[in-house]
Amino acid sequence: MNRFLSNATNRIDAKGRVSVPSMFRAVLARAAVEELYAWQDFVFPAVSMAGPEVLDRFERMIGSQDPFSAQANEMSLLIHGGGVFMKLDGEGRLLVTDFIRDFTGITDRVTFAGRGDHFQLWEPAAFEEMQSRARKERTARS
Amino acid sequence: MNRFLSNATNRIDAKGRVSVPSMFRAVLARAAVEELYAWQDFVFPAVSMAGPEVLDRFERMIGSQDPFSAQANEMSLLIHGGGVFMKLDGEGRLLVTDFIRDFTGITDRVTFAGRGDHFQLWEPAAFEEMQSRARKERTARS
DNA sequence: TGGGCCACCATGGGCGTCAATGGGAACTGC
DNA sequence: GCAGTTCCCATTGACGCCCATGGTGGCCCA
Repeated sequence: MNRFLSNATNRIDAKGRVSVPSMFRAVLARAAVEELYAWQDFVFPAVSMAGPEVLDRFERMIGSQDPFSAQANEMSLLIHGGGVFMKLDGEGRLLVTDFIRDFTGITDRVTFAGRGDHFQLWEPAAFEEMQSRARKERTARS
Repeated sequence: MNRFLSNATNRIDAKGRVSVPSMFRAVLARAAVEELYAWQDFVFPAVSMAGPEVLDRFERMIGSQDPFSAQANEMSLLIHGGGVFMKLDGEGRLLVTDFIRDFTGITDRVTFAGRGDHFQLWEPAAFEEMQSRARKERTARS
């Protein structure tokens, strides 16, 4: 499979590391991604990750806008100022930094959620709640 | 036959596996489906399964919206974050994971229900009740 | 038409492999 | 030197793959 799908919750160890689900690692390996670009989601309290090509996409989007517009300015602030590069260790784990903890509320467990072309890190309870809320709204609309 | 029809109830074994009815497996084999896309039904407490082309359909639905809108983000949360790929073992069984149990209430038996282009997994009693209720409502209208 | 044989399906369980997790030790920058 | 990291290696529990068995329904043949 070539996209990020489903969700899984893993534990953070004493050193602050957490295993990225093997399914997601397989997708990354297939795309030959070495370094992950991470940014804060624009809507939810979650940190997103993907290969560096999404950063290119974001930059092209900014480039297509008026460089002096407030919107382009804001987006650059989010994309560049709110983004970092991360690497996995030999076992496919990543360090849960304060960048991640502060924005998501994650403490000792992480829920990984696939999002198609990227995946996200959530505080488990927040993920549960957001998902059931989204489902409720969707049924209410139909 | 090329669509999912009728229903059957099978037992979950000690390892948490359950046989997919051979009738359904035949439909899958005819469509050359190797991997199943599973998602939580938007109305009933049931998990639906079908070939990956259903996911494509869902993604096209999202793709037609503004990719940065909250609504597209929410929908992706459901179909990507709330969807799973599952594989059958050599005997045509699938693992009944917590993803399925929590949402359906399934414990030791599963009712498989054909739904045309996909099929669903139900807790047997819940399926009985839903079906008889649907039947009652229908006769009340006619 | 009845009986028996056979094939297939649902189910059970063994075993090897791999992912998730834990922890030691070297390494590096402050 | 110390704290935060990175690179290994160990453990264990879950899952995938394989083979076995029993029961049932269908089919063939007498």
